[in-house]
Parts: sequence; structure tokens; C-alpha cells
Amino acid sequence: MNAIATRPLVLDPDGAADPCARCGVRASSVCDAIPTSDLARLSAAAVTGHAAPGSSFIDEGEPATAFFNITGGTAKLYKLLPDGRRQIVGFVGVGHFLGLAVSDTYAFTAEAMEPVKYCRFSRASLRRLLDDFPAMEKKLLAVASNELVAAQEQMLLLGRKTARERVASFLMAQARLGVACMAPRSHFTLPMTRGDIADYLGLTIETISRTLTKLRTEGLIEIPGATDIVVKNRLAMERIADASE
Amino acid sequence: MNAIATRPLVLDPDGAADPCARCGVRASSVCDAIPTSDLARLSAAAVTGHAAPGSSFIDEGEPATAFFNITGGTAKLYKLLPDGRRQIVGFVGVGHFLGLAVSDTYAFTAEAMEPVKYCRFSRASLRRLLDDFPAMEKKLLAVASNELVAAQEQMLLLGRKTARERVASFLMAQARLGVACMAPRSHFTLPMTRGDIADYLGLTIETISRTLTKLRTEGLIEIPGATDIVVKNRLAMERIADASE
DNA sequence: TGCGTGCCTTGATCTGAATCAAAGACCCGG
DNA sequence: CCGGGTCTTTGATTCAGATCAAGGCACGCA
Repeated sequence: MNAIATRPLVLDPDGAADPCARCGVRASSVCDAIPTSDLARLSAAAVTGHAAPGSSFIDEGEPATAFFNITGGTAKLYKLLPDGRRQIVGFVGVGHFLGLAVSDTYAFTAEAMEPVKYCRFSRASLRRLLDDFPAMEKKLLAVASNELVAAQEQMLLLGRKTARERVASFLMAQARLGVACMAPRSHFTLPMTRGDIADYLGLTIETISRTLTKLRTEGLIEIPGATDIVVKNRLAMERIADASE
Repeated sequence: MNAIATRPLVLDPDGAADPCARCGVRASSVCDAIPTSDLARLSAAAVTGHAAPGSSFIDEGEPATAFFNITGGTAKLYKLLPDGRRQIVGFVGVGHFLGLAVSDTYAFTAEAMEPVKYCRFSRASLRRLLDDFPAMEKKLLAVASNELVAAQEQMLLLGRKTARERVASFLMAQARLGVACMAPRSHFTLPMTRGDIADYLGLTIETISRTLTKLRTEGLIEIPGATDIVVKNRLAMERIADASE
């Protein structure tokens, strides 16, 4: 189960998945879960599509008719309140699955940040796929379980951490993206705006900016350009992030 | 998939599951997913146990060796920060699955609120179970997907809703518990303390108390006893809960 | 080259919820 | 029936982060 669980999976009948723009990892091909001999069936079930930056390809509240697998680009997932308040519930890249839930309507909007490519499956073809390939189902269960753990971690952040702790947590999570089993990177690029970070961390743009500035003046990070982060003191940052100081 | 997804499932070789104390629903027996003829195999894999109120049966950070299915009672799930700040990530009752994630350690602590009974499966026996009974796996996937949706809803609440909106959301969710497809109850009992509610909603005890009092003086609810809630104006409460006013 | 439009930063002020503090209310065991 | 917890409510005060406001910078485009 572990091998299945730890590598991204792309359901791309063309077999042309990009390495993930978020983390640089190249997703394992569909063949990990489905024998090559059955690829034709997968191709028949899938419809490929794409979305330009700023445009959404899943809309909160719309009838949930399909299941998506990201094969290129990055997107943000968010929920809106009627007055416009926004909560970003995740940033996703290559290999991510969307629209799995058993509900009538989509629970969030998915909007491309960098040009997104995806494979779309109807509910019916997804069900057939899962019936035919139990390994697929195992993979999805593992993915969903891990996302649940991440969601609970985010609840802790949103419910109980200070602005400083939230920003530090976010930066350290970004540093770890896509470097499983290796040391986190000390230099990386944020592919999202301050506004997106704010809506992900439950704060405002101004608080994000001020907090980053503070961390910079304390010598814990450097910010060569608005989207570039260099972590100067990882240990201190980690300690702030998990409130152990 | 829907029938499997919508009713609680209890993996109890003794077949003696209680109706859920949280919501009154009697869980479907294990037989929905596993043929009676194979019950012996399930019994062999499962170990039953129980936990008294206030005691935990899963501890955050401990090696994740087992998988749990609640067969009686209710529990709260929470994560702690080193300085004692606490975030409750969920309240669970009969039929709930715990410890599914593919990680080395448990992501949260599970503590009984009312005497809890459970079935425990080792990782290995869970894997065998899932291999043998694909319907089990389908069920777990459906459950995990729905929990993910709920977690995202909670992120919106924690990240963007006001105290008033959080409390109203919480009360309306409690009113809906276990009455799928029926009108929410207008009278119900809260099985948790103000402290638990506070840690679930990312607020303090005092704010919970004040907010409840405010809703009461406005005539939207009544509070006959600290744990009893009567909703007097459901429409207004719903509107506050989803910020559409 | 100049101008508009998004971002981002910084400063001043405000405010919703936290914190600090003190009484009730309730429950259980003896 | 009493005593000592725990839980809840209410009030006074504080404060972290939001809001309001003003520039600054980078980039695309005419």
C-alpha cells in the first residue's frame, strides 16, 4: 500500500504528464495501478481538458458530475461566503484528484493558477474504473486519508495558531513540498499572491505582509523578490511553526 | 455506492452495536459489506475494547498500529500544541472509522466522552480485510471523501466566519445530526461542554457563553439547561450560519 | 516614454474576541 | 444536608489582527 500511497498518480491516456510545477516531482504513470493492456479502457473513459490561469474548471455548488485528475499546472481550491469572504482549502498540482466526494454538488471551486491540464471522468466511468481496478481504489483511499490528516492539521492552524505561527507553518510546508525524504529546500518560490496566502491562512493581505517583513528583519528569512523566500534559520522557523519555543 | 455511503457501518463480530448516542441512528450491521459466511474471518481479525469517559484510546504522535471502528459511545478527536492549545477536529459516534491514514503515527488523540466500545484491527488484518472485501474499501473511500468535504467546510468556518456565525453553524449542524432527509430537530442536547465547543470552533469558553446568551436574548434560541438547546427561529439561525443576511 | 493596473508594503486606527476576574449554578460523594 | 469540585455566566480590560488609508514598485501596453 505504501508504494501506491506515496507517489503521485496521473490518469493520462496520452501518458504525457508534466512534472509537477508545485514540487517538481514527476508523477508515476497510470500504469502503476492499471496494466498497460487495459489502457484502452482508461482512454475511453477519460476526457482531457484544460483551464487558463484565472479561470475555474470546477465551481462550488454546481452539480458534481465528474471526477478530475490533474495532469499539468497548478490550481487553488476555495470556498466562498455570500459576502465574498474566501477560504482557500488547498493548492493542488499534478497528480491530484478532485471531485471524489459522494455529494450532489461540488464543495469548492477549482481555479487554475498556472495553465491546468486535466483528465475528466464521469461518475459512471469512475465507478466502472474502480470496480475493474481495485488498485485504483486503494490508491484513492490512501490519498483521501492523507488529505484528511492534512485538513486536520490545517484546522489546528486556523483554529489555534497565531499569525506568526501560521505564516511560519506555511513557509515550512512550502519548503518541504515535493522533497519527500530529503531536507527541505532553503530557497523556493511562492506561486501564489499575498491575497491567496491570506485566504489560505485565514488572515489578511496586510498581516501576511507585515509578518513576512518581521521574520525578515529578525533574520529568519530573506525575501529577494516578492515571490522568493530564502530560509536563513530553519530550526527557528520550525519551532515557530509548531509553537515549541 | 450510495447505499453503502449513506448508512453507518459497524464492524462488530458480536453484532451488538448500540444505536448512535450522538444521533440516534442504528448502524447497519457488518453484513452489508461482508457476507455472513465470512463473519468468522472478521471476528478473527478484530479485537474489541472500550474506553471510559475522559480516557483516550488513541494518542496523537503514538505509532499508528491499528485501525478502529466505533461500536458504542461517543468520542472527541483533538490535536494539541506544546503549550496546551487544543483544536478539536471532530466528534464521532457509532460507526465511525479512525486511524485510516497512511502515516507512522496517529494524527490526533481520541478521547471518550460517553463510554466507548470499539473494534480494533491491526494494519495487517485491515489490509487483508480490504483485499478480501472490495465493498469494505468502497465504503471507506466514500466515508473518507465525505469527511474531507466536512473538513473543508470546517476550514471555512475556522478561517473566515465570525464567532456568531460559528456558533450558529455549530448549532444547526447539531440539529441536523442523524436526521438525514428529515427536517432538523428544533430541540436537542449538546453532549459536550462549552470548553469542547470552544476548542472545536476556535474560540474561548467565554465567547461561546456570551454568543449563546446573545442568541437567546434575541429570541432565536432557548437554553432550558446548559446542555439543552431549543431553536426558536430556524430560518434566522440558518441565515446567520451561512452568512447570507 | 508615460500611464494604468495589479500587487505589495507600511502606517494609523479600530474592534471582535481574548484575557483577567469574580460570582453563581450544578453535581456528586460522604 | 453540606462541602468541594467542575462548569457556566457575566463584567472589565486588553490586544492581535482587521480595517482604513496612502504610497511604492513592476510590468504591460499605447
